[in-house]
Amino acid sequence: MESLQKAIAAISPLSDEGMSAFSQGWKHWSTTKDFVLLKENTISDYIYFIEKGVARIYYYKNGREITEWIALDGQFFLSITSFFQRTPSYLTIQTIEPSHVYGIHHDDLMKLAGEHHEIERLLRKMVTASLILSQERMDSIQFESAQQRYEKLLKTSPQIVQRVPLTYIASFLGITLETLSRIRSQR
Amino acid sequence: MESLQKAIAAISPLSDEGMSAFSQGWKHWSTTKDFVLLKENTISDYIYFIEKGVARIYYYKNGREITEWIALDGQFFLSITSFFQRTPSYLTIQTIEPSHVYGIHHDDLMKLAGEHHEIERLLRKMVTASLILSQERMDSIQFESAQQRYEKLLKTSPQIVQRVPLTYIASFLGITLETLSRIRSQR
DNA sequence: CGTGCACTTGATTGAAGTCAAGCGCTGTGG
DNA sequence: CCACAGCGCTTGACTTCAATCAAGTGCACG
Repeated sequence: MESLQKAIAAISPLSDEGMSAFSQGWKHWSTTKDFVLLKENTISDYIYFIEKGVARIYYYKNGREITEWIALDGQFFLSITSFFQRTPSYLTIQTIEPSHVYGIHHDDLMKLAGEHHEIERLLRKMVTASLILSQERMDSIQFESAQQRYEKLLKTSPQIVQRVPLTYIASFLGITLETLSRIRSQR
Repeated sequence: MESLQKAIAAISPLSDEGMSAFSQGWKHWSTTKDFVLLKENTISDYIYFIEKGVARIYYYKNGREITEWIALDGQFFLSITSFFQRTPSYLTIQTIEPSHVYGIHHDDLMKLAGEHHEIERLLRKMVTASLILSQERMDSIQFESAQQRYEKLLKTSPQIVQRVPLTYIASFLGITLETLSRIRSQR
C-alpha cells in the first residue's frame, strides 16, 4: 500500500484527504505464477499496480501470442482500450511470477474522479504519461532496428531481461524469438 | 468558434458556464499555405483546433522529413511531448492549405483545468482518446503491410488522399514515396 | 520556354520473417 | 534413478517486403 501511495504521489501530489479517499478504492491480490488477472473477451474493470512481481499483457494475432507490455515492481498497467471504452478486451493479463498486485475498479475510480478534482487531475496526468510513452514506443518500432531496441531495453529495464523468458521479450520488442536469439549471440 | 464548441461538447459536455469560460481561452489564426504554427526547437505552447483547412506535423530524422500527423477540418492537434512536458519540440507544425485555426495556450488551459473540474475532465478525455488512437496506430505500423495501411487510410480519411501531396502521405503511413507510388499503380 | 516539383519506374539490397532442425536442461513417471 | 518428453533457446537455409539509389516523365508557373 505504501509503495502504491508513493507511486501516486510521484505522479501528482494529493491532499491527505484525497489520498485517503483514493487509497480506499484499491483491492489487493497475492498471485501465483501464471495467475490470470484479466481474461480475453471480458471487460477490463481494473487499473492495476504491481507492488512486487512481474505481469505481462498479451493477445493473439494470426494465431501467435503477442506480448504487448511487461510490468515490473512499481508500475501501473491496464488494458487501455477496454478499460476506458468499456468494451471486451482482446488482451489477457497474467502475473508470470508470484506477485503482489493492487487494482482499482473502473466505477470506483470514476466516482472518485468525479468527487475529487485532484483525483481527476491525477488520472489526467497518468493518461498523459502513458500517451507520451506510447508515442516513444511507436517511434522506436518505426525507426529503430531490432538490435537497437534490444539494447535500449537492456539499458532501460535490465530487470526485464533477467526475469522474463526470451519468447515474451521478443514479441514485446516486436521481433521474433529467432531474431532476438541472433542479436544476443553476435557479441 | 461554433465548430470548436461542438467538437468540445462531443468529447465531454460542459455546463454553460464552463463552456463560456473555456471558449474565451482560444485565439484564432487565419493562415496561408505553408504557414508555420510551431517552429522546431521551440516549446509548444498551444493545443490547436483546425476549423477549416489542413495542418501537418513533421520532423527531421536522419536528414529526412517525417510527417507524423495530418489534421483536417474539425480536428485537434498538438506536439504532445513538448506541450505537456514543456520541453523544446523537435516537431514543426504548418498549415498546408490556407486555414482557420484556433489555439489555446498551455498556461491558460492549465489555469482553466485547475479552476473548473469539468474542464479537467474534458482534458483527461481528450488525452485518453489520443492514447487509444496512438495504440491503434502502433498496432497498424507493427502488423499491417504498407498496402493495408494505405487502404485503411483511403477508407477512413479519403480527404487526406485528395488534399495532401503523396510525399507527406507516404511518410505519414511510415513508408517511402516510391513504395506508395507502387501501391497506387498496381490496381 | 525551361526549371523545378510531384510523382513513376527500374534494379538492387538488406533486415527480419518463416520454416525446419537441433541442443541442453529439467522434472516427472515408469 | 534413469529415460525421455517438453520447454526454452539456438542455428541454418531461404524468402519477402520495403528501402535505397538512380533515372525518367509530365505538368505548372514564373
